[in-house]
Amino acid sequence: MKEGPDIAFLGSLIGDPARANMLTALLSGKALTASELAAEAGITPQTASTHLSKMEAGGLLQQRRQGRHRYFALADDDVGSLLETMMGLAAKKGHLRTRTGPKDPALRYARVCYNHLAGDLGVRMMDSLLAKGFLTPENEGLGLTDDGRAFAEGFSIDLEPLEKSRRPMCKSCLDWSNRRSHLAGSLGSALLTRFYDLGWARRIEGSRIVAFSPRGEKAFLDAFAL
Amino acid sequence: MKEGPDIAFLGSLIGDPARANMLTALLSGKALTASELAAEAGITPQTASTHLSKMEAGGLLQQRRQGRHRYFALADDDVGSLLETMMGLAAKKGHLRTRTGPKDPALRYARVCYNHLAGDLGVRMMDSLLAKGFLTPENEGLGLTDDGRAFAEGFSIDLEPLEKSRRPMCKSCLDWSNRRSHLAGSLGSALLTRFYDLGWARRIEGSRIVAFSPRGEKAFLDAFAL
DNA sequence: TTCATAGTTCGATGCTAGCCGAAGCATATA
DNA sequence: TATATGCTTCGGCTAGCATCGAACTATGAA
Repeated sequence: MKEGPDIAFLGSLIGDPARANMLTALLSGKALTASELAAEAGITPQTASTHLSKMEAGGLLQQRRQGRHRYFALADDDVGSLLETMMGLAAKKGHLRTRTGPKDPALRYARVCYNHLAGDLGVRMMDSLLAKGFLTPENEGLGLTDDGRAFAEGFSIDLEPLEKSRRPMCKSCLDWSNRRSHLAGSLGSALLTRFYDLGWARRIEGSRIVAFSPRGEKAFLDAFAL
Repeated sequence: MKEGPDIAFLGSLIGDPARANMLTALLSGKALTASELAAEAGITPQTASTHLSKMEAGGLLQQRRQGRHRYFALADDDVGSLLETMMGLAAKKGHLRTRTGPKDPALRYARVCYNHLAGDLGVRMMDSLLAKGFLTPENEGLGLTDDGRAFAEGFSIDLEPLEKSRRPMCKSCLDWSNRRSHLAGSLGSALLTRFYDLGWARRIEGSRIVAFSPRGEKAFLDAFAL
């Protein structure tokens, strides 16, 4: 009758404020130690430890031991994408933890979503790739067209390893600030890395903001015109 | 302390087993009454009531009063897609066990809803009346057009007493097997009575089934063509 | 009118789970 | 070795909340 309330378990896992804070912190894509996450959530290490083992057992996190540290990260892209979806719905319904802060506009403009680009620029990139026919909607997902392959390789992205991986190359991820989709998957991740390498953008320490340089921003807007 | 949407609140809302059961039931797309949802979750109506008001306040549900029933449905598509995302992430072995509408095909086809016609034929009648311009959506309700008045009177329905009554003449009523609207109100009631009088249909004792005779069914389908 | 049904509100109860202090491991450095 | 740090386990405390019985409201049926 009441066989394993799956989503209830998942919901309760995310439903605790301390755990939600940790997950949000991990959404930046960086792996963090247990102590850092405890500080992030504002709780003692003991409490954080139980939370972390619960989330790991629940499949939300993966952990890597390194010396006497334990680094935690989101288990996979799907977890990150679920968190973004929830943020989108929460924002839409007006459930905000605090009023919008000064960092808010920068966050809305460009930020990391786990390991790919989100925000206004992320959505623009997705729109541009679709408009130019580089990406195309496929059954239940996104596909890369031949033109798209050429474009990616022109960006010095080696597609071969991406295709051999079991990880989906193109996925759409709902943007919580724009209510539109942006590009996730290994290609989305590779593109963001490329932006860093090109010097177009860099991460702001301690936040999810991706800061584009003036030249980088111009290059980006040219590359992903609408 | 932290900026951004409150996913913990959303998570805790979904994180309770009883609430998750109700939400999963509603994921079928059909609107269900509070009692049905209580049975679905295996809890008493009192408990269900508090859960439902919480979920409504949290923006997950919308409710529609229908006589002494309250039909609950997911607030919008975003809620549904979030639930599906969560089900996808959770081990997907849990099968949906929604106790949906009537299993009896005859009940789905034509039955009484209090005093008016529901089921496939009820929905068809509503669709036809709207398509022909006999009924028109008004603010928060339904209105009878001049053409509609003529049609009703051609059906030997005396509109005068209906208009003098405080009871609304035209109301839309959510069909529990079709999840579409059919016609309620005093006009809906009068029409069903007229079908009985014409010998088109009769009630099956001890059930809510409305049995149309072969001739009656043909006449009905002609009268309410699409 | 009176009765029946759908649903809500109130109050009390009991269980769960988050929380922290203290102690125990584990891994580093000296 | 000794000592410090990162993290976990244990025990007990407490707050929150899901739950239900009982009473109440609202609507429909007879």
